[in-house]
Amino acid sequence: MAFIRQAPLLRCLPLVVLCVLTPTLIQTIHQDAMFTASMICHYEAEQKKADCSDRGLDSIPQNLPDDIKVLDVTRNNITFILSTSFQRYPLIQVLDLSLNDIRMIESESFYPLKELNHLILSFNPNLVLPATDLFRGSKNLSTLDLIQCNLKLLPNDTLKWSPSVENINLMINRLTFVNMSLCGRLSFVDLSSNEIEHLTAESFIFGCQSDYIDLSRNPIKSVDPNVIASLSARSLSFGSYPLSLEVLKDIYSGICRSEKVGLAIIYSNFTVLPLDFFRNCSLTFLTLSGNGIQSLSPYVFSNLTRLVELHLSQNNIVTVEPIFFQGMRELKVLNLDNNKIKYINPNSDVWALDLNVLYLCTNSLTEISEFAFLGLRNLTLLDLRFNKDLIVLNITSFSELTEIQTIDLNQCSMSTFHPVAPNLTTLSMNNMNIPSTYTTPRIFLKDSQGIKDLEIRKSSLSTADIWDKTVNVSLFDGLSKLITLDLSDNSFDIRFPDIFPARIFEQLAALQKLGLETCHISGLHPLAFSGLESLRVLNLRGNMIQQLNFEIFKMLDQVTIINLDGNLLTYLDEQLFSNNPRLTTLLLSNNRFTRLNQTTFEPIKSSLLSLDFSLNPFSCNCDIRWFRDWMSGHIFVIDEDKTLCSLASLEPLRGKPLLNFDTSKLCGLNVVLVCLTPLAGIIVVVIVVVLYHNRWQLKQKLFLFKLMAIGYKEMRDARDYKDYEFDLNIIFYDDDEEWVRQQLRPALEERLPQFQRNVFGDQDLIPGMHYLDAVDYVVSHSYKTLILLSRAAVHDRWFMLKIRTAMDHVSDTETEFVVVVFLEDIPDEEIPFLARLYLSDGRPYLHWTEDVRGHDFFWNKLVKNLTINLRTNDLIPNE
DNA sequence: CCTGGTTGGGAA
Repeated sequence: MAFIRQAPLLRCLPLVVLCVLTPTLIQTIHQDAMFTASMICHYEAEQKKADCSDRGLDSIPQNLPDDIKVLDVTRNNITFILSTSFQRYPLIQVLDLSLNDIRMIESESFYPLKELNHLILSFNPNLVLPATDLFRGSKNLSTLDLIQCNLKLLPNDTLKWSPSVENINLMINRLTFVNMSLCGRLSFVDLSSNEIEHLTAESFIFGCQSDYIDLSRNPIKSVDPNVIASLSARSLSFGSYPLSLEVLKDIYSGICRSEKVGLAIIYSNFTVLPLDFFRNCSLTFLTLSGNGIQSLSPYVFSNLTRLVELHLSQNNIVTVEPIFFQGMRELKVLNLDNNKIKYINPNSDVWALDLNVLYLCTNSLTEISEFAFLGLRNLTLLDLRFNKDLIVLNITSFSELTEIQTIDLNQCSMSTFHPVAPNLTTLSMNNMNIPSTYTTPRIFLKDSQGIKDLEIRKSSLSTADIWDKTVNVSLFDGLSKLITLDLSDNSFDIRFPDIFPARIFEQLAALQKLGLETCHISGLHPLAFSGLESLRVLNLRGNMIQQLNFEIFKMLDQVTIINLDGNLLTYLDEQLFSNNPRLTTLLLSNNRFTRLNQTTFEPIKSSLLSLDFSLNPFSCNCDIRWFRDWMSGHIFVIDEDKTLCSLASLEPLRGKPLLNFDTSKLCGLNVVLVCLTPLAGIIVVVIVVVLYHNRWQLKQKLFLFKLMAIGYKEMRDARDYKDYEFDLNIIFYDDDEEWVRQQLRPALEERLPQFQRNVFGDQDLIPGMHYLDAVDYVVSHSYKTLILLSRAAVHDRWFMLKIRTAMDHVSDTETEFVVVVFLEDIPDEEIPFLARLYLSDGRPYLHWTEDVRGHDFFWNKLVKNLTINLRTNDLIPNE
């Protein structure tokens, strides 16, 4: 009964509440799902990237932010991609689906992804691509990775809709044939490690414009030269599989029927190059690496007249003669790395080549004669690294290597080297295996003075090799263009520890970087670095330096980095860095410092950015509190966790990081500081009180001082006498009327004839007006008011009332229109308050004198006072 | 394409 009586609205209430709540509820659930998804997938908001890799997912998560650009779902258990999978994420650009087991992709799956640029489907071992239109919506597809998917078939129209794909990687699949006729541009196609046996019109259809096709690691058994010729690719690569000579000939034949520029046949057991193999061809790049070629024949490459680069690395060539390359007019780069070359140009023939770069590294050369490179006048780079038995390289003026810029002799065994190479800029002789029996200098650079970069690391150099003490000549003399010099890992002064030569680098005015790392240096002459006026970086790491002379770095005013890690230093002189204003990095880790001198670092405190003092046995006590405070400032402390306090430190600090040193806590309060602080406080208070007490006087003095220094500007009233009803209003006591008549009137008539509308005393006041009103009226309507004071006048109350009226008006108008004239001396005690006030405010007044000689002066001054009206300036003190 | 030196590798 109760229900029946309820109002209809009330009865529907639960329903209404449900209706209101449901969307909210759904939203909440949705948000929870989002939250869960973002827990599962790591979302990087900045890149709009969702990382869902390795999350055990079996489908594409649908609860990610819908504006993601990158979606990574690698290493999951996804087996299918549906047309709805990516509908929520139309902005995806990069999609990584690798390492799943995708077996089925609905052909419309990627349609929503209009922005798709990079798709990775690699390592889905059972992948089957839909037969048509998979990338119909993917106009921007640039990279498609399909590595190791056991693909047997790539649908022909896979790339039909993507006009400019950069890369398609199909390596490690099971393709036996290729049918890619429907595509536009395609820069790089990797078909390596497939099962393609026949490059014939039936099984290899490829119509894409491409730069490079890699067909290596395919068991190619037959090749139709016409198929090769018709490929629209600039460069082809074959190999990593033994190919028959027949196949190789057909490949080459096809290449030469087209305009292809590059061919690589690598690791194909192409051991013998038949003399007639390289028939006339427009090829530009040829690589025949790793084929076990043992020898070359005269003229074998002669038909390759347009070849620019020839790579013959990783073969077994023993002898190199110019005649092999006869006629290669365009050849610029010849790579003979990793062969067994023992002889180069043994007959001293002339190379008829215009070679720029010659790689000969990792061979078996022992001696190279001065005529070995005869004719290679434009050779700029000669790489001879890893010829471990190379002991003789003669580059003389007969060698004609006039353009040589870079010579690399790392890991050789040169016992002597004296290049005559005026354009040599880079010389590397690292890790040279030099016999230790030599005691005289074996390297001479005086005929290669253009060197900019010289490296002789770890080459058993001794002091004698770089400094001839009999004639005081350095190996580096004359190298005025040298910018970097690396002499690290040599043993300069094991036998002569105290005499690292003084002027060894003196002529290296351009040197910016000097490496002397681990050179067994135990002492440096104070002038060791003299002349290094451009040096930026000095590396002395890992030596045995115990002391540094206070002038050692004095010449290095450009130096920014000094590395002294791993030496035996205990002390740094106060003057050490006094001339290194650009020093930013100072590395002194692993030395023997127990304490440091604050003064030492004053000159570089403002320039220094980072500092390494780790692995030093610091005695952390109150002496180095400044250092600890400095370290905790703006400077970057390298390895601060290894900057520790030694056992000789204050008890709680032993073995702890120096930065844990709480100086204020452990060093207590300084006695002097304790005494001085309250004293200073008291002094401050006293000064403040005194200053406050005398603030007005001080202000006044300050103001006067200011006036004295800069003066002040007078402000005139803009109005002149014509703007007023009266020109002059003269207020005087009746007794003084005679003076007015006899002195004032005639003087005014004479000196101020323009003042005609004057009010002389009470008799000229406006008739009929109340007396005081009349006084006020005249005062406020006169250009000037003249008040004549006398002893009698100041005692008259009416007179003083008139003065007051005038004064008030001065205040009101802030105009200096009142002039007071003392007609006689008035004793101080008789001067009324108002008059005193007037005078103390610095208002204009004059003093009448009976002396006739003073009259002229008086009238002149009066006239001047009566003809200008200044604004009152109460700031200006009385004179 | 890329590098490196034992020799094709690359992506699992």
